[in-house]
Amino acid sequence: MSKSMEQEKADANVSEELVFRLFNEIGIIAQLSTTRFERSLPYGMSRPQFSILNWFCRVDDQASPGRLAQAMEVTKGAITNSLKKLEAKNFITVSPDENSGRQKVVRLTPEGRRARDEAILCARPAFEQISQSLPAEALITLIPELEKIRKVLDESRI
Amino acid sequence: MSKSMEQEKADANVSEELVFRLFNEIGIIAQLSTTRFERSLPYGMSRPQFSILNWFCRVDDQASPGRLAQAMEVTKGAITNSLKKLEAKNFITVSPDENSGRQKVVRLTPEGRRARDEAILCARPAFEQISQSLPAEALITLIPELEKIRKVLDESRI
DNA sequence: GCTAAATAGTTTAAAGTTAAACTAAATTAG
DNA sequence: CTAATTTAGTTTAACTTTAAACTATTTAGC
Repeated sequence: MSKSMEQEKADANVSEELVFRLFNEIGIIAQLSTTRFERSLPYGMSRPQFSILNWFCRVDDQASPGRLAQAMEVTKGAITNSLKKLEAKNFITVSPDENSGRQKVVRLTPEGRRARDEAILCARPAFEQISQSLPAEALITLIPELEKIRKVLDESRI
Repeated sequence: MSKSMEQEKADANVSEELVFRLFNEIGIIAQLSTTRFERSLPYGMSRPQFSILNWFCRVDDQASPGRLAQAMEVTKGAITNSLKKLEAKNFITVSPDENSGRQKVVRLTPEGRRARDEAILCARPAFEQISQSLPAEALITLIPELEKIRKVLDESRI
């Protein structure tokens, strides 16, 4: 084995160990922050329910359940479940799609929009401390790096 | 309101928006990487099961269920469940604690250690692509930043 | 046109998680 | 020393998620 090949292999091992640590760290942070976020939410709203409301506020004002399932990265069954909860709270409406008999159209209600805005307000104190502890510049460099990682994961889905 | 107070408030909003985006990004990455990792595991091992085996290899060679629950950040009930699965696979032993009648001692078996090493090997291909796409230097600066965030979350648990 | 394949959404069963109730053992206080 | 409290682990019920089976509709192929 040539010197350079040995070096390459060593580099790969270093990188893999780092990737391992990276995802471990990310997993722990996700768990801690999700728990904290979920506890702060009003109206017995869960994180997946908030994500759906938030998606409507940020991306589009209507969508099929299937599109939401893709956007949220969960199964269609999970979306069916979440939509039922949100509909019961009058945060969304679900109606048949006029253009396709097998699809449905989900829309945000004004109550849903208010609930989402309120959720963000409620979550604020839980993260205020964090935003004070972390300099904005650090976040500004961190976020694009994470976006890059997500893209790599997303594009190479197994 | 003074000029500087306005500025402070604006900064806070910017930071909060960033923190929000940060945790959103982290949540998505955690979901994608966990799914990928879990699918690659052998012996029908789940991520929580792997985490327990891995903990024994990295931190201590024995522990009580309660200590594991704390380390894994899950409830005692969840640990009871995972330990049963691991014991059934002969990856750990669970015995009464000689020093305390209400505690138990969990230990890794040689089979458990082998299974953990094998799990890491099996997971490798799933993350090889990632470690190739991301320069090691990027990871080396990223990981300490994430560790800092975890510490802040950890120390200010609600 | 009609049949076969694909697509959208729901339902179901299995699995895993949490919170709370519960059992048993160890500490603490009086 | 005894009674009350705390602590460790298990069990249970409720809930969420996934994967797969299922229903209904649409699209493609012949």
